[in-house]
Amino acid sequence: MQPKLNELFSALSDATRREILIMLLEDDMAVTDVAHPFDMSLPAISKHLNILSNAGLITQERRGRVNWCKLEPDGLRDASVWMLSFGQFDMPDIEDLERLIESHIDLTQKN
Amino acid sequence: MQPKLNELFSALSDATRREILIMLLEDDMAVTDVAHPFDMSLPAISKHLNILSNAGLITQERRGRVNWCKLEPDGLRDASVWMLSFGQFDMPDIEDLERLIESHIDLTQKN
DNA sequence: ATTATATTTAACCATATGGTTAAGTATTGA
DNA sequence: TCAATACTTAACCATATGGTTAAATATAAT
Repeated sequence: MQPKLNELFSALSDATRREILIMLLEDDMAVTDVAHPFDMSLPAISKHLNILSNAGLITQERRGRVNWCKLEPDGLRDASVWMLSFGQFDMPDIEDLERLIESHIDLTQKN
Repeated sequence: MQPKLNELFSALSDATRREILIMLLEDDMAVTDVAHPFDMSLPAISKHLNILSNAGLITQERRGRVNWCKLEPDGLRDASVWMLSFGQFDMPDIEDLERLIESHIDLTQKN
């Protein structure tokens, strides 16, 4: 069975959700802590996290009253594969990757 | 300046648009011919093509009364780079790519 | 037992999205 | 010149999306 590309790409099309993914690169986080840097209500973040979960990009594990969010490492694979199949196999320049990794500010752009 | 990731991922989140991109892998096409396989009005396809254009995934060049649509080869690069930056640099399995290339039916899934 | 914490659910709202049909605009062919 | 072709634009519609606040739920701490 194939992954849900609609949900995947749709989940990635929102800057808030991309920022959340970047935050989770560092470490697993509780919902409240995910919400903290954003100028947005907790329910709004909760919704975003559900969307990321449904897209297979994160998993949530409740321990006690805390719901721990963690990045699902393979979540992006299917989308990556789909996109690379267009590029006639030329992988993105390693320098592009390095530049992006170095400055995650660019990754979190708002539009 | 950075690419518009919102527009890019949003454009890719629709199955019709992904199908159009696959069609344009083969060859450049007129709008009417792009529309032909779809059970959808011409204006609807016209809108989809505008969305793909704005996302930088295709270009349109009008010659006479025909508007030729062509794939923009670098359009997917920025999104690819963004996504790969999450995978800790492990490129997708080459077998995944091959399997996908071989059967583009899977690429055109509806959800 | 009571209160505080962490989070979700419900109800709502404005705007965006993806489709429709009908009308408009060029360009080409007869 | 008139009609057909290849679109695009406009107006509209239903549903989806991304946000809000208020209430509900469950766990932990006092």
